[in-house]
Amino acid sequence: MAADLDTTWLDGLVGYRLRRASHAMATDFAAHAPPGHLRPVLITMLGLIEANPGISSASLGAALGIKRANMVALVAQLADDDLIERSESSTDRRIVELRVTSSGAEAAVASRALIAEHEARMTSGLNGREVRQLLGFLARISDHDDIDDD
Amino acid sequence: MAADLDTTWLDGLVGYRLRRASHAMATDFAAHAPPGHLRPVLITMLGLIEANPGISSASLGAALGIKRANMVALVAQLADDDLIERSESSTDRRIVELRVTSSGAEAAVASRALIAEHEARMTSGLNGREVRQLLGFLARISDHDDIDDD
DNA sequence: TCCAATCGTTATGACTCATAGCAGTATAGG
DNA sequence: CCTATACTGCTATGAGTCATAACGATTGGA
Repeated sequence: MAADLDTTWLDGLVGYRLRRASHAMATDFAAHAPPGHLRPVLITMLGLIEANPGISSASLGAALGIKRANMVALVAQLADDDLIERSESSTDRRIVELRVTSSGAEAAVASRALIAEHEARMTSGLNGREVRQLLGFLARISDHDDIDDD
Repeated sequence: MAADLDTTWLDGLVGYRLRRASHAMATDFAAHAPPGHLRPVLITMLGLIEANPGISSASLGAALGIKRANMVALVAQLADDDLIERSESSTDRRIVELRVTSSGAEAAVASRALIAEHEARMTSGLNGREVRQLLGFLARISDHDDIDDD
């Protein structure tokens, strides 16, 4: 398998390691989630809508770092599965207010459980303090992302 | 901008924060690299080929976590730009040995400089010890990725 | 010699992301 | 009041990152 490769340079690159770790997380979730289950993006959207009822698609996208244009299809998927409902805002006719439905709330509970197991699995090599440190480091790196929608 | 959103759940998820940080890195590199410059994937490939002359496409993919099928186009891009050369192995006719060309070596130097500036920019919020800790944490998370090519 | 494994390859589809543009609505300033 | 600007949701499109399945050629072991 030619496992004796010189990867010294790569191993010290934060960008590279970040990419690999993120990919490992995505792979693990996909491997352990029931077939046809909500993808992580949709789960986070569902959770955010539940915590912020009546949120607009734009606000949701801003919070998640997703452009308005790309939110359309994502919101549509949740709505098509009757997990959320869209209603016109009474104060601003441009805005479509998003709210979780009852089945959406159920799905959110189940998804959160899946995510919790997944997180526990992937961070089994770290203790609580280290996980908190990691989250802090990642937040400090993400701060350098200037999200100018459009 | 409705910035007062409840994101408490998301902020504690390693997978989510990992995704955001990785995305921030990619965005920053793209924003600061000269137009038409090599993408990060191709840069890492170039660096690995340079450090391991004669490496096969399969070994390269295994080291980077990229499937054989997806390596073909990537290797072709480097070869089309005359940054690497492909030669048949004398001992195993299935293998194509990869080596950097002189212009490939030059591109590697320039790219490494770009990457270094990029890394410094993104990790400016962390000190050397914290960066080392971060790399360790990420490596421990990536360990849970079982790469079964095919 | 036969069979399983490996390598490079083609093809294909799902997902993520960015850009550009459009119509309807809101809002602030003149 | 009215106009310029900005914002919302939306369509369309292309690039890039993935995974899966299959094929022919080659290698190496049973």
